[in-house]
Amino acid sequence: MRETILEIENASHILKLLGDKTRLTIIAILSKRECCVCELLEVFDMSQPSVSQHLRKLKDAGLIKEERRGQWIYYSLNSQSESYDLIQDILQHIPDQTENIRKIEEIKPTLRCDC
Amino acid sequence: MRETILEIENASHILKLLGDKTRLTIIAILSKRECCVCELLEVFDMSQPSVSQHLRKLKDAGLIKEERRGQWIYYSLNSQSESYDLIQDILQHIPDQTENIRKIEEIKPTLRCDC
DNA sequence: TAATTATATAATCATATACTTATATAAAAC
DNA sequence: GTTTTATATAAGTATATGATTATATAATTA
Repeated sequence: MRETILEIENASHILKLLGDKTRLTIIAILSKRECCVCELLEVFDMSQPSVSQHLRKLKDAGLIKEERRGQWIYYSLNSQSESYDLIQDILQHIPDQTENIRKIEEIKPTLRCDC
Repeated sequence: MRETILEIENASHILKLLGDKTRLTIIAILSKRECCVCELLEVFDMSQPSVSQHLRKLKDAGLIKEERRGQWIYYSLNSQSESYDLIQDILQHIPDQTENIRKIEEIKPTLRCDC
């Protein structure tokens, strides 16, 4: 597959969302691993509401989905999105996120529980 | 090839530039055909300075190049850009621009010379 | 049920963005 | 050399964006 054609307005909207360093990194991380907000907070030097607002924009566009599990809300890439193919193609061109994922897994904020 | 990895800041900057309907359309058109400003003006419902300013941003980022030929300055995609592969991958997901190119070629502003 | 934890939302604000009109520059035509 | 044509640049402006702090909500724990 990997060939879904999007309307130009739709495509530019997706690209604008990915045109922010924080959101692009979030998408890259979520493409490898579902995360809750407090896990993503380990990666970014910004407030919790900022991260939540970025996630909201990505969710509003259908790029990610959320699933509550207890007190945590886990975010993951929405593979059903019509933009999924475009995103996969873009992700091929950015650095892998193993270092950021290491940060998350090293600290395990969902066990520590004081984010 | 088609696998150039860009720094995350660099990639997000390129995506932000393409995250505008006008600029994304310009890039799609230029990927098929070099154009001068007065040709692109046939496609967009906006002022000449607006189109020029979009072209300037794309040029500043190295995505396009310009070549003066007489009174016209022709813009084209810069295949030497390190973002070229990313752009090609993105262009696969947006509609082809034959209708817009038809508009340009039908009116031939460089012959009419009153843009 | 009260306190804690995780997350979302609201309000605010400074900066960025995308347009406009006015003007400058540079080549072509007269 | 003056006028026209093509394009760029400058200045101004309204709106969008991305952050912050403060507060609300919802689940968990004590």
